[in-house]
Amino acid sequence: MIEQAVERHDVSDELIVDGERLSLGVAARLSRYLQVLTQARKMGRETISSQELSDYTHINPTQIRRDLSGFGKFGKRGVGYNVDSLVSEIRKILRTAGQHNIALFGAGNLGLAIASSDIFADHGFQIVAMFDVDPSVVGTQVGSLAVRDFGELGKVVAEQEVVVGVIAVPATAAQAVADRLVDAGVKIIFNYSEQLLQVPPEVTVHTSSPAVDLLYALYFYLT
Amino acid sequence: MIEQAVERHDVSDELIVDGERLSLGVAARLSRYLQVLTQARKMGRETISSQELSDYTHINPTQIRRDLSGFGKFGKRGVGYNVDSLVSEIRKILRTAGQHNIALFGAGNLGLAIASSDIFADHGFQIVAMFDVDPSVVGTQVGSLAVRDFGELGKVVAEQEVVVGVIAVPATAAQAVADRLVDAGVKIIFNYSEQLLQVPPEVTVHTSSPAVDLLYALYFYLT
DNA sequence: TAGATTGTTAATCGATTAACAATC
DNA sequence: TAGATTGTTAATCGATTAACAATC
Repeated sequence: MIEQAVERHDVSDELIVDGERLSLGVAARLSRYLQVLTQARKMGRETISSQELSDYTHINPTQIRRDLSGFGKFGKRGVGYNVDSLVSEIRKILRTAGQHNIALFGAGNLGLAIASSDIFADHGFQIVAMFDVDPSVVGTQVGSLAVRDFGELGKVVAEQEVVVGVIAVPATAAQAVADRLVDAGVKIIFNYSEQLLQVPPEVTVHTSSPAVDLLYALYFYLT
Repeated sequence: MIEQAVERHDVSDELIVDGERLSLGVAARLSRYLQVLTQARKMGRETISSQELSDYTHINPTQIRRDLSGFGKFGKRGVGYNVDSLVSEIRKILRTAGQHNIALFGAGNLGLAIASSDIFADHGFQIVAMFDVDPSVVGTQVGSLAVRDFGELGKVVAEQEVVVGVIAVPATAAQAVADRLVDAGVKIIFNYSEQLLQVPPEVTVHTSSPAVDLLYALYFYLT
């Protein structure tokens, strides 16, 4: 009780020093807090408690406080966290305060749904190009973007500094798009198709699988 | 080395006995394996190794073998796991071998994209009803389903034994749909809008947040 | 046999939780 | 002051990883 941890320097006490990479778990959780905070701000919320963050993220409130307190004392006891300032603190920690350009593949229902959503824009991702193979769709306007032909992929990626490729094409066409993205030097692929994509190890694929979450939710409902 | 664990019965050795609930983590991981296996089967794969499952799920191969070996010896050394039989084993473990009915709200781009996807059907979820508020859309045919008016929600949920409500409406309309689902007794809500939904504690909300994964991927790309 | 991959152990690391003093 | 909620500790639990014998 009296023993002071002045000299001690456990790794587990290090928390996150500048220049150190966050652990996978911490980065994932901070991203989720940011998502909720961004939406809470839209809804006009000024403060939020760790309990409320927990309700929305299903992450334990103690862990949320712990994650945040590793970087500073952002909260106010008895009140909670200021939404605005916590958004900017987390953005600083995740170093995603800037703008990043993404390209969207597929101008079908899913592609159009993504293009018209705020979800990427809210987090600093700007869709700078949209592609499709269908000649009857190429050239049409979607919001402020003209749908382009796949042939322009390499040029657009280079000119617009695209860092993420979002695949919203049918499963049968997804691997071909991924191959082209890899050739163009894109290192992050976001896959909304069901296709299992083959890519070199330096490229990260994130496959969005809503049915997985559903299976999981159902298990706890049934048992 | 010689010591045999005959009498020992650590909790950590219990693994999962019948009738016991899986831990959150195990259930989530098994669901992900199932997603990959289902797709691998579609692609005509007969066997798959823990290493390949790891490539697709980003889950450590040792942990995959560990998770599976808790329920039986499903693999063949030097070969891997039989895709077909592993799919049925995991379905048994997750008790999701049956069919479950879901209702879809919103017949916009996102709703249409979901309705035309195989992803839910592949895992035994059947979309039995589709709803929209727009009178010009109500009554139109989407695949084998007629778009219905929200007023029929309660009746349809009861008659068709709907266990999951999928929300694919604009953020501003999402809470109203959630309220109606709660009134109708639905306990699992799948939220594709950005809205933070308020529901009673016995209802589970899963919000799909693609931008979260993107932030997370970007962090490791930038650092 | 040779190569590959499982099943399993053991050691470590990180997540989870309860509890509570500090303090707004 | 009274109530609420953070920041932090300590204890436990589960995840991660390396390693390797077993065996297909």
